[in-house]
Amino acid sequence: MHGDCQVNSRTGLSRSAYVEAALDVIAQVGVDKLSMRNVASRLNVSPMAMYKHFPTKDDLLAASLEEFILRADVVPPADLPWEQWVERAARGMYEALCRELGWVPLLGSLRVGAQAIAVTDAFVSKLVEEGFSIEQSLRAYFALIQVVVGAVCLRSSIGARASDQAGADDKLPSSVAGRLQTKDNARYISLELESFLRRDQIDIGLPLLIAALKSQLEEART
Amino acid sequence: MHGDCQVNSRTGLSRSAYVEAALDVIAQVGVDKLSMRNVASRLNVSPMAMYKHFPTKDDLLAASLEEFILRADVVPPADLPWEQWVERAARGMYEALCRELGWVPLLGSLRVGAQAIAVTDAFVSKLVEEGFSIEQSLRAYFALIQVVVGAVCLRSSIGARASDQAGADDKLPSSVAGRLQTKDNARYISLELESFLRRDQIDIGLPLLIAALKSQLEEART
DNA sequence: ACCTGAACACCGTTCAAGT
DNA sequence: ACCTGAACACCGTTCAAGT
Repeated sequence: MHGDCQVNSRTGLSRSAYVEAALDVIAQVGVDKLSMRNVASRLNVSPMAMYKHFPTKDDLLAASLEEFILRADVVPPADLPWEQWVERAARGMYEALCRELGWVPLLGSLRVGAQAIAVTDAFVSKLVEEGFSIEQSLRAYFALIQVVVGAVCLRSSIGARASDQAGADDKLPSSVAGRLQTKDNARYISLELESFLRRDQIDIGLPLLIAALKSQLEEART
Repeated sequence: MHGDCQVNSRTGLSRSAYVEAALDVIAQVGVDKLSMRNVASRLNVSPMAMYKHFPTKDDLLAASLEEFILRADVVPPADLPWEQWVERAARGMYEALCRELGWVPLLGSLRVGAQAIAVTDAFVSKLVEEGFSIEQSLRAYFALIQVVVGAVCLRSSIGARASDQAGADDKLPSSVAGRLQTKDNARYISLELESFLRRDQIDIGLPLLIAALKSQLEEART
């Protein structure tokens, strides 16, 4: 991005070439299967050559996540009203992470970089322009990230459940239904829970968050 | 829990003994450093002995997470008003996970078990008793999980950042402040953001969620 | 200076062999 | 039946040796 295209004379590889290769590996086999060795072999270099650019596998991953965020392009156009702007931003993040679920486990352990900051920046600026206080805007941003990350986590665990057990997935609903009295309610709850598990997770938390923000803004204005 | 204490005649070990040992290892070195080999060596058994009880490392982890949830004891007393009940449940989950941050990466990839279902059950029952619809209660539960998981994720990534760079952590605020005009605002924003990063993450998303639930219930009642 | 190959200390898991 | 040891195919990372 900020032009670090210094090509090494012996290998012909820049730092960004490694990131590119890492993203290729991730796209093909997933973040979890990425290794120093398979990134290096894709570039026909010794694994150790990378350690000059990335002292640790985590550094390579952090750099790759940065590029991933940049390419996800989650910042909506500036002219949208804030409710839509926030919704689009959240869905953009959610969809990007769903495309590459392997990132989710790493979100808590990798350093935040310039691209993550740029998104924070855009979000806070937008809400401040719309009349929210800085404190409210930051709170909204963190809450949004929480909902997005949590939604992706849930989605990926539901995915794991679905692919594991084929026909045995009525275990979960029936248990919940059991404790909730009266026979006629029970089947209804089962169906309801099943539908919740199948639903796009971002549709669950995000509307609640936006509703809360709306009423917060109204309070501040009166 | 449901009494599977069949002690093996040769090793003297039950399934739950392995889970116990796994939890010990987790407490001492963290979930990420748990391996079949170190659990087995703690019990003076060959690593392969475990594969009879747990066909896969993930199965051992799933069983350990079950026990972890059971011991976290996140279900509050039934007589609390729902706002407090929900708040206590959320904080219980948040604190348990913060004590053992290593679980967070796994939450999305491990199968949900009986203990996780028991918590869902308790939550939905409580809200239904308080006048929410089943659909609302399930939505609230999923949203709560999202906030808790997201909050723990954020907390653990902030922790990583803080321990990495000692004095260089004004990079992040200054960048955000940069794009947000006027010199006198900038320093204020920096301070504000820093304080947000230091704050307990659950305090950020949870109040918004509870506010949204409150107004939802009021709407339904009028 | 920068890259390499060999090596170290680990993994999860398979499998034939033991009792 | 159930446990074992050796082995396979991987890891991240270190380090002395090459150019």
